[in-house]
Amino acid sequence: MKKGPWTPEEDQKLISFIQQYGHGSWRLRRCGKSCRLRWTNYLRPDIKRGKFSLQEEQTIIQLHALLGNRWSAIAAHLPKRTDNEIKNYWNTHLKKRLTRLGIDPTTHKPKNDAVNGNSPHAANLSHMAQWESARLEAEARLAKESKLQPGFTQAQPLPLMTRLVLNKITPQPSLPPCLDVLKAWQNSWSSSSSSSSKPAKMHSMYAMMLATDDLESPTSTLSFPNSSNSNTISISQVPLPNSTITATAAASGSGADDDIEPYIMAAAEALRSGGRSYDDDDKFEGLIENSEEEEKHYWNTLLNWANDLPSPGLP
DNA sequence: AAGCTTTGCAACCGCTATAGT
DNA sequence: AACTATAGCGGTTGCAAAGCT
Repeated sequence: MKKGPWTPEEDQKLISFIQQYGHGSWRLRRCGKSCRLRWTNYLRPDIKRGKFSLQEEQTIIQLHALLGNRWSAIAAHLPKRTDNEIKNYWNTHLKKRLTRLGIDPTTHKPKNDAVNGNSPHAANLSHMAQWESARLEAEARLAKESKLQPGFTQAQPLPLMTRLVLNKITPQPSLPPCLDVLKAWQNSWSSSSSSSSKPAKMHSMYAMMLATDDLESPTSTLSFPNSSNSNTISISQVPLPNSTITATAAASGSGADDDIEPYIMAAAEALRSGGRSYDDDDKFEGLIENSEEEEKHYWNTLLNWANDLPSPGLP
């Protein structure tokens, strides 16, 4: 059985074969597995090749923070990108970039004490830590929902948050579901000294997740059986994690969910539209290439958009 | 220009899950 | 129930191209 790189002739042969017989049968002189992979990762007509956009990069990083190395799950939220391509891009580009910024690409947490405010990048790293908190909260909340709602049904394909967590995060066998992430979440809140700013930062990180293009897709709807008016709600209406709401209430004396959402959406909107066009790849290519300073600027700008918004719990 | 090193990515490998017999 | 084939996944490897000395 032949191995190694595919020749153009073989590609053509494979394409012709698929055009004639579909992609259910992988019988050429190559092994079936190799043919299938070549098709799914390279020849398929609906594959987008070439440089990743800023939006795609953000999405990958955010999803990696949520899912870890679950490349197929990540790829499901990046239209026309394959898991293999995303995996390669992470390993060769994004991982290095995060490392250079002092972020552990595995845990998405700062690598040193810079969070305490002594380093020039303290704010940046602090944001990343908050991001991680949001991640843990999302995991906990959605996993909890999946547990509490056995009759959970979906009217449409589940979007980002739900699919990521409900379908992909496996409960730890030795612990009750969610206990570990809830504990981590609790620690992340209790260990910080500035309680009054927590809700705003939390909302900002949540908003960053909401701001991804993927969440704006037509399929970005959630459905819950006990939703009041309709069992399908838009992603912009996804409620904040309960503990976030509680923390906000504790800080502000108000517990209404309605107080929170405008700030989330404002932050999301600011990220989407403010200052730069994420669709214009050429415009910003230079920003994210080569220069460490430019990279820091890129990240700081992005993250500060979220942090500069007012605290919902404060006057 | 030549040789060496690094980078990027397609392809492979090994494993698990699932479907069919 | 046991076996086989296939699909899917994530980690790793190998090699061509680019970069560097």
